Amino acid sequence: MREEDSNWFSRWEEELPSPDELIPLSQSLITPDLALAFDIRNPNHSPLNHPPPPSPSSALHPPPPPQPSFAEFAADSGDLGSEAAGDEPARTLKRPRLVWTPQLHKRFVDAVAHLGIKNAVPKTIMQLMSVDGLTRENVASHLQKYRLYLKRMQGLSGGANGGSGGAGLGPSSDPATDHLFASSPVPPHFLHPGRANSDHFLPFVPALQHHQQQQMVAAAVGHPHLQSQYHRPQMGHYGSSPNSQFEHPFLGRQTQQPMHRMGGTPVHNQAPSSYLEDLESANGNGGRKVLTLFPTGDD
DNA sequence: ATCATAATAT
DNA sequence: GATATTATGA
Repeated sequence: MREEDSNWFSRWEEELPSPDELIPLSQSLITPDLALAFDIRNPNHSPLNHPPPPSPSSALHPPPPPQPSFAEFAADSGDLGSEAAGDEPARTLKRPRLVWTPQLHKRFVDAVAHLGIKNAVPKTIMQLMSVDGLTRENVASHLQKYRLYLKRMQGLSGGANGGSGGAGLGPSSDPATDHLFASSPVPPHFLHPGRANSDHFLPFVPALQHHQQQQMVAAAVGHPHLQSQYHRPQMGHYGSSPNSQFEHPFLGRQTQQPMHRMGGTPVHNQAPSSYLEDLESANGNGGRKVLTLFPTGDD
């Protein structure tokens, strides 16, 4: 894991805004750990996505000056520094908006699928997902939108076509209608009301925690644009395409993406057919993983 | 639990 | 300024 540490670290450095952007102001006021622990954040910016904290390793690996951790944090937290003690952040903690990453959504869909539509209610879904920090409200909200999406799909696939010039394409996703949902395959029985929906399959068994996922989900809360950094390497090019159109099972692949030759290092993209999958199947263990929204100090 | 609407982020 | 996504209230 040392390698990973150094890896992200180097990248972390690269992503730094710029020396000019750094405002030393807050650093003296609040330590990163503290800020993280207390979930101190600005409405617009969220520090929750803290990258792997290098603190422990510093002893072993004399790292280059690690200070910029809150470059972004400090960048706009002017009010924090200047306000002083008008309020107690710790008391009035509001969670950052939950960002539903494809992985998270995948898990969501998975849970719903296994539960069956009948039992697929926010509470149960939340429980099965076993995502620490995830609230019932979060799931409920998402579920609402997801149902809307399913309904839309049923309408398009099952019955009268709107008559739009669209060819016989499967139930596609409008760009504006759903970005996230297109990324995860919808279990068939969802679209087939009246068909036997089985409460079969395994009940998820909440179990061990994996650091990687913790990081992932943690990153999912807060900065979406930063979030992309975490996704890209994991799922390759599927994650965020400017086109917003992920892969379509029904449509043949249009063309290979024109790749830029990077300085004499031709990249062999030889896994174009793999769906994004990170959760569930990759589990050698029979148990279930627990995602967590917040970095547990002891992981 | 679900739906509608407001708030917020992009 | 518009759109998309999530949170909150009914």
